[in-house]
Amino acid sequence: MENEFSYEKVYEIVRKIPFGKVTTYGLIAEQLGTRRTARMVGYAMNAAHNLSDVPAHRVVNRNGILTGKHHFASPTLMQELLENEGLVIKNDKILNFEKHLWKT
DNA sequence: ACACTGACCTCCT
DNA sequence: AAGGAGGCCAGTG
Repeated sequence: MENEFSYEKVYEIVRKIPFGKVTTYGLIAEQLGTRRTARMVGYAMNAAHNLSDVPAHRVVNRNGILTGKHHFASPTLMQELLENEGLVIKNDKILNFEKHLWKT
C-alpha cells in the first residue's frame, strides 16, 4: 500500500463521493493509508475550496457534525447543500449519518 | 528562512 | 468517564 498522502488523492476521493452521500476526514485519511493525516485532509479541503469539483460540504467530522460550515461562503450554506441532497441536518449534525456515510 | 497554525483523530493519564 | 497531548503536511506571517 502506498502510504502516500497527497492533496490530489484527497480531492479525488472527495470527488468520488456520490450524490446524497457523505464521508469523514478520518475515513479519507484511512483510505489513503494514513489515518493520522486526518488533520491534513481538513487543510486540503481548505485548498480544495478553490476547486468547484470538490464537494467539501459532503465531508464532515467523525461525529457527522458540520465542523467546517463556518469556512463556507455562508455558515448555513453547507447545511443547505446537504439538505438539498436529501440529508436531514439537526443542530449542525447529520441525522442517520451512518446511513448516508459513504463507505468503500 | 523560522515558527505557528489549521475544516481532525486517537491514545494516554 | 473526562481531559490533555501527540501526530502528520503544507501554507502563511
